[in-house]
Amino acid sequence: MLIGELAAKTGVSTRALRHYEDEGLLIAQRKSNGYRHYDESSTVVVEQIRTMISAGLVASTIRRYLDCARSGSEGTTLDMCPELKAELDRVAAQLEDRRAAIDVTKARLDLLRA
Amino acid sequence: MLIGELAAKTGVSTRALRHYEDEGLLIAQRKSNGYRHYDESSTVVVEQIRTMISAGLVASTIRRYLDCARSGSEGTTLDMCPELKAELDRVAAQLEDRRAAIDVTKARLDLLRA
DNA sequence: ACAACAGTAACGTAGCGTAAAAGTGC
DNA sequence: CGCACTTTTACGCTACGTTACTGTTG
Repeated sequence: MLIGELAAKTGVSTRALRHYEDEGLLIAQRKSNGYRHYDESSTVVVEQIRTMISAGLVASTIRRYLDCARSGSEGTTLDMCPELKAELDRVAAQLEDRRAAIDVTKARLDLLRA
Repeated sequence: MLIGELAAKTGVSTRALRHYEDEGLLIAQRKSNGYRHYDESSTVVVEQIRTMISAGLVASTIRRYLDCARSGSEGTTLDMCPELKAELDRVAAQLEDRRAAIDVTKARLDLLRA
């Protein structure tokens, strides 16, 4: 399918899909006219990417995760990529830091509002 | 005083001070050699800017309401005109949204990690 | 020819960090 | 002279949104 159809199926903008390709997350075949061509499995990959982005992972981390999944073919788990697991632990810690920072910010704002 | 001295006094980097000037938040006189020249009151203004930034306000908002800021013994407070109060309420709501988003993100990440 | 779709290129975003290259002052 | 400080200019970061302009298909 073409990029517009994949966008419609996944609910992700064409701009975002091209961005994922720029980042090496979602590879597409090219037709003779230069148009990107995706197969059905791309919808799954897009969903994985969206899930990981919504989990706070940055592109470079997602790329490694997808590489890990590809190399392990089927039934791959995080245990097969130990450094990736460590990365996720760091991201989790960062998220907690950011939440704490927001709480501090909110408290300061409330002081100004009082 | 020159920018380096103001930076040392306030603990804010020279890059940040120049950035505040670019944003129209902190205006400096210029000496004949082009160097920025600040007077003592600038230290107070910098503290007000830092307080508002740490409260989650963006530059455009600070620019509009910086002259509402007052600094006393208990820190910086704001003179509450109604539109400023409405603005701060919006910022507070945004902060709560962001914190909720982070909580969701954290939950998704924890699912990936499990 | 036209509408609908595809392509690439590139600026904008918030708040600075971080060089880079060059002038000023003691 | 050299060192410390100043200046302006501009890329980097994050994940796309948003033009802007052009080529392809039906």
